[in-house]
Formats: sequence, structure tokens, C-alpha cells
Amino acid sequence: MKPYKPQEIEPKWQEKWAEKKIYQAKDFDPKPKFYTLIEFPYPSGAGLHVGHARSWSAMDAFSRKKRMEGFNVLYPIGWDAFGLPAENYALKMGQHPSQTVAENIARFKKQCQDLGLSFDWSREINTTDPKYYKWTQWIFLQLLEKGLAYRAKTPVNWCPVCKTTLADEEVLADGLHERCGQPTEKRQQEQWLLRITQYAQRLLDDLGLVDYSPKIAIQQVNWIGKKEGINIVYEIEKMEEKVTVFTTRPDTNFGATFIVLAPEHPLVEKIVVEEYREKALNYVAAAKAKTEEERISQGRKKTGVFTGCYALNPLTNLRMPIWVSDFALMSFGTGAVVGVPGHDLRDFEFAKEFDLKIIRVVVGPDGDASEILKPEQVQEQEGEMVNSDFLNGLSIAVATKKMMNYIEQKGWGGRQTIFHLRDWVFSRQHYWGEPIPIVHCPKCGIVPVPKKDLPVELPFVERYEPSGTGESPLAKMTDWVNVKCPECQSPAKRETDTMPNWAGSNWYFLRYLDPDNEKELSSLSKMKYWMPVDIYQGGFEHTTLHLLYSRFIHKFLYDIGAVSTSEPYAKRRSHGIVLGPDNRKMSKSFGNVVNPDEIVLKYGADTLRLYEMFMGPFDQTTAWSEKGLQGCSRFLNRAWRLFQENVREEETPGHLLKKLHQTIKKVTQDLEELKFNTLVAALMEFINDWSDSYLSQKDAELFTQILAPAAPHIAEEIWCEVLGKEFSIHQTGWPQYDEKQMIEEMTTIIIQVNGRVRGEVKIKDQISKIKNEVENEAKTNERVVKYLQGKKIKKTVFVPGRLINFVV
RNA sequence: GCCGAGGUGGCGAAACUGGUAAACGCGCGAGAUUUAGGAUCUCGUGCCGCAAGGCUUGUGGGUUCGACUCCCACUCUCGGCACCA
Repeated sequence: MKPYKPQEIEPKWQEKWAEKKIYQAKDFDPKPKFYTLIEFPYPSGAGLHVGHARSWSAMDAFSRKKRMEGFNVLYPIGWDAFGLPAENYALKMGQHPSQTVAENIARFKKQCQDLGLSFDWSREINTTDPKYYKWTQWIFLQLLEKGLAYRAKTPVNWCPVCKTTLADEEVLADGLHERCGQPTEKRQQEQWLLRITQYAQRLLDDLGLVDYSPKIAIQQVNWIGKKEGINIVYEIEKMEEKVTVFTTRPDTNFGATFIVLAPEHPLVEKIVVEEYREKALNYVAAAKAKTEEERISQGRKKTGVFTGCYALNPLTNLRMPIWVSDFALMSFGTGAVVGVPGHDLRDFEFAKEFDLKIIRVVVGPDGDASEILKPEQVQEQEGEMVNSDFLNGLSIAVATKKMMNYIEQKGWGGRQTIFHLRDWVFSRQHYWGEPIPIVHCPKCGIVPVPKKDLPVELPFVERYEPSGTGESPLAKMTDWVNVKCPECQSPAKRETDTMPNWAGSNWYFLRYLDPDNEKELSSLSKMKYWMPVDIYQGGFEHTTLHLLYSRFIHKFLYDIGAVSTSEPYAKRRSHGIVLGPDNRKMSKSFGNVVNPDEIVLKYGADTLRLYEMFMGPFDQTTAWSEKGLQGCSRFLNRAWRLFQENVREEETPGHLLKKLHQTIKKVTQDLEELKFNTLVAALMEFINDWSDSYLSQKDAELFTQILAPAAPHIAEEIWCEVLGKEFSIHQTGWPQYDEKQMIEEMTTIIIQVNGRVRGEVKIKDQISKIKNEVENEAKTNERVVKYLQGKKIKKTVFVPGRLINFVV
């Protein structure tokens, strides 16, 4: 028998697959299309990660099955090569990013090919290719033209290590930069922003049109953070000015006792009375100077200053002191809060700190109607209104509606919907990104580069370290920066900020459809054929980053008629990450990184692919185990041997034929549902049965076919070299299972007494469905008899073909 | 605090619409083969017990003839969000 040598057979078939171009997708093919998308990688210096290998080989198996089922499958890949990590890596290597990126791409590509992934390489794209980013820039100009890109001086997140601004989505909950892990700061800086907020409602609503796994959809809903409330305008005593607050709980307004303004609120300056002025302005200055980190480190301890003015609560005629405190955020609502200390814990803490009046207007389910003195008494959620005139006795929900109507009728305010989602900070002060195609002219102002002059190519610079001054390194390139204004021809300067790394990934899946198009980002007819993406597989960490951004951009492109669908991805699933053998995140510093190259060299790509699918549920985080890998290697070796020794020129025995059809069914279903772990288990179960038996040539072919998606090389080798079939197995059809072959002639019926298993009986399948027959059989069962002796059977529960339960 | 996911053998995990809990793999034990190791093959392997039998899906309760699965309460772990009005 020939030994199984993956190191010999794998490269052989990889070459032949490439030569025969069997994985190329065909535009406009009459077969039904299927577009499988994986997140294209950033080609890091570390090379392919076993995490990449996991999701790509699983989706490869999925795509291979789709192809065999007769779909015209598009499974493409490209490179997301702009951005901070690429720049940082190049700096570390002392090379230009264009060089390191090219090297890294070459390595990644080789690694993908060594894994035998069925990507359509004819459609490979690279976001740093000027022919590609021409269209990234074109999209920016379209956004500008439609007023969705604008410049503003806003507080932005700043990473002092990477020396650049960041989007909110790039800053983690504890204020750390998601890429480098260092603390970020807030800075005021003139920035390009994109009005993603204008699409907030549609991004929310249209989640109903797509099939995203619930946790992805829910996280997007939370991030968009729609809140419906009301803006209430209060008169300020002895002043012209009025103060507007946003609240979702107007029902508690009979309990409102004070107002708090954010330190940045423009009203502070105007209304603060002389006596308190100095103290207040000092507080404002101090609050503005605080970093995020400092604010967080103070915890919930409330600080603040009084302005000396009072707003009037029209419901109660109560004079509500107006305070300034940094717990009110200028970036949320109107930057002003009405304090209801009895029914909001934060307001309570503030009132306690500064000895402000507390009124109870809700009695909770505990019935406590006493004066509110302790935080535990603050009833925020449920209860019945009290001390609230026309609201008394109503539930919170009813009272809220009633009060909203009342306020609107009285003309004190109007309903307002707000979102947590912020506009997207879209400029970075770095070299390695798409130049923003803008010219700043002293006469004409902001002038877009004419579309015929795109792309604005990134100039080659020797020194591209970030300056840290808030200016992009491109600013030093005077030759490049100084241009004539496209409008008036007078001397002007180019925009030197570049786009964030998310820019190129907003629309890359459209470019795969038409990678060489020089006239448009992708042709409408090709989009009409291929779009939407049928399944998009990626990391959960991109839910509120890339996934949300690209939906926004796609909707915009749809609105201007540049794409054919309103949503880019029909279905989205995420996968779990692969941890190191020590159960920690793989990282150089832990020394627990597993390199796929070494695994391929030692065990072969098929073993690696199989193990990555087998290691655990696809959407769940799992630790790497070399032992588990060996189990998969053994499986392939056993299968290899069985194909050589246990295939006969005879009909397959009945029990094994039945198992084969059951396995075909299981593999078919599991692949469709992305249950890769149980699909591999099913294949293993089958060969365990096969090892005591034999298959006919015809049935051995069927098994090879269902093995092919998961282990494509060994399947091809067996197909062509052992079974003597024609190249290629991956272009054959998908086996159909035959329900008739799966029928069992004998069924095991479980016998229970009082719900406890007391015995079992094997009987003919037809008989197992007849109650009387089974009951007689069961009552005389040797093991069961003693449990029934001397007892009276009160009830008999019979599940046809499954079990019988005597209740005594 | 809020939102989400999860807790099953020594380990990774299975279990359809409520119907034999632990499939498959790892590990472990015994044996075969081998000069030895490794590899391979065979058998065994949830826990307690010599056995009969009993116990077992984070904890406590409930519904049911029957619960990993459904309901209620609690608890722990992980992911996300958070002075968000």
C-alpha cells in the first residue's frame, strides 16, 4: 500500500487546480450565482494566522459544496493594505510600506495557496493600488458633493503613540486604542467627518431586510442607540435666555428640582452671574482640560458649580437652580439635563452632594412612599405616579405619553429622537493611506480634485514618520502639496490628511466583481448579477466598525445609483477566535503563536483544515491543541488505508450503505448550517464503521465526494489515482442521499417505568409503531418485569418508534 | 448598572420539535505488534459501588409520565456598552 504523503500530493493538485482554473467564477453564467465573502485580510508581517486559516478553510468547504451543487460560486480574496499597522510595521523594519506590503502580500498569497483554498485569484485586489483607490477617492468626492463629507473642529480621540486621530469606534471602552492598546486622549482638531448619522434610521430599519445573527444585529442596534424623548424648554428667571433639556422621562417632571449644564455648554458663559463667575469659569476650564482617563478615574463622585440662576419648572412653579457639572455631556442630547433626583441615581448623587431638593413622584412595587434619603430608594424603572397632579395613579409608560402630549400642547417643547451614533471622523494624520482628494485654495476654499484627475497618488516619501503636531507627514512634501487651484489656477495646497484604513474596505466586495474596470468602481450589470453577497463571514469585532461603515457607504452608493442593492450583505455570521494552547490570545509576547506553515509542513493542509473545523463550534472561541490535530491526521491516514484496502467489486453491505446515506445527509446539512465540527465528526463516524466492512467502488466514490469540501487534496488524489476517475472531483456533482436507503428494519424501543430507563427492546420497525405490540413486548421484558410486579399501571405513555413509559 | 453569549466527563465537545445525556476527537488503562521508542491495531473508559444498584448537564425551585432542552429565582465566566439624561 502506498503511504499517505500530503507533502507530495498537495502541491501537485494545487498546481493543477491553478492551471485548469477550476475555481474561477464566471460573470453572467446561467447557473445560479453564489457569492461567499470572507473579510479580506490586512497582510501583516506576522503572516497568516491560524484564525484566518480557520474561517477561510471552513468557508472554503462551504463554497466547494456550493460549487458541487451546481452554483456559480464567487469566493474571492484581496488585501486591505493601507493603515496604521502597515505603516508601523514598515517603520519598525526600516523599509518603505510599499515594499513591506508587497512582501507580506506575496507571503500571504503563498500561504493561502499552500492551504489549497479555492479563491478565484483572477479577481485579487489591493486597496493600495492606485487603480483601486482611485475609486475610494471617487466615493469621497461623491460624499462631498452630496454634503455628507464636511470639515469641522470637533473634539476627537487622539492616540499619542500612533500620533493620529481616531474614530469613536476605534476607541475601546476603557479609552484604549483598539490597534495599539495605548490610552487615547481627547483633542480639538479640524477634521473631515462623514455624516453617517444621516443614515442612522435606515441603518437601523434595514436590519430587518437582512439575515444577521441576532447578536450582531443587536449590537448594531445598541450602537446606533436610538432614543425617543422630548426637548423641554425652560424659562430662566430674570433673563432672555432659555435652557433646553432632552429627557426620555418627562413623566417625572413634577419631581424636577434642578438643571445641569455640560461645562462646554455655550449658555454657561452667558448666564452665570457675577458673584459665581470666576469659580464657574475655572470649573469649566478645568473640566475641558481633563482627559477621558482622568474623568473615568474619578468614578461617580459628583463635582459642579452653581451659576447663580434659576430655571422655572412650569408644572410646579419651582425655582430650579442651574448648575454646571461634567456628568452632563455636551455630545449627548442638548448638553443640558433636568435633574430628577428621586428617580435617577445620577441625579440623586448630585443632589446629595450639593444638598438639592429631592421629591418623590413614583412609588415602586415595594410600596415605599417615604422620603427618599438613600440611593436604594431611588426608583428608576417601574411604579405608579404620585405627587404629580394629573398623572397621579398612572403607570410610568402611560404617564410618559400623557406628559409628552401635555408639554407639546402647552408649547413647552417637542418630541425628539436622538442617536448614540456619531458622525464618523474620517481623517488621519498619517502617510500610509488614501490621500483625501481635496485642494485648499485661499480664494475658493475647499475645492475637490476634478474626477478626471483621480487618483491623487500617494507620493513616494523616504521619511514618513508621524509628526505628532497634528499634521500629516505629507505636509512636508512641498512639491506635492503646492498645486494650482483646479478652479481659479492660483497657488493652493493639497489636503495632507489621509483616509482611515476603513475607507478601502467600505466597498471592496464590489470591486471583486469587476477588478479592472477603469470607468466605474464596478459595472452595474455585474453588480446586478452578483449582488448582494450571499454570506459574509467575519470577526465579531467588526460589528460596529467595518460592518456598519460599509453598510452606510453602500446605502449612500445605492442612493446615487452607483450600486444595485440597498444592503450589501444578505447574511452575516461571525466566527470565534482561535486561542493559543495555553488558552490565551495568541501573541508573540506570550510565545504561544501557532504558525500554519509549520503545521502544513508536518501534517499537510488537509489535516490542518480538518482540525480547524473540528476544534469546536465555528462561532465559538476555542484553544489550539496539537493533540486534537493529530486526531485529524489519524483520521485521514485511516481513510487513505481504507480506500486502498476496503473497496471491493461487490455491493456495499446494507448496514454500511445505510450509514453512508445518513452521513451524506448529515454532511449536507451541517455544511449548509456552518456546523463544521459535527460534519467532521460524521465523516469520522463513517470510517469507524467502514473499517469493519467494505464499500463498493460506486459507494467509495460517493464518500470521496462528501469528503472533498473538507479535505480537497486527499479527495482529489483518491478520486483520480485510487478510484481512477477523471479530474476533477471538485467539478462533479454533490451526492444525493436516498431516504429509502436510510430506513432501519430494526428499531430500539426504550422501556421506562416512572420515567426512568429500565430496559430496551429491539423490534421490527413497523411493529415499533404499534402500541399494543410494543406494550406486550415491554411488559414481558426480563429487566422490566421486576419493576412492574405487584404495581398497578396507572398510565402508559407511548411514543411510536421511540419509547414506552409505564407510570405505576 | 445595562445589553448579549455561555456554564454538560480529566480535556475540546455532541444531543432533532421535551423522549436511552456524554456522539466524534483528545487523554487515560489493558493487550497485540516492535530490540526499544514512536507509529499502528484491538478492547475498555461519566462518577460511586465487588455487585445489585444508585448518582450526574453551574445552584435552588417549578411544569411534565419524562427536562441539558420549557418557566421562575440565584450564581459564576466571557464579550460589548456605560455619569447617554
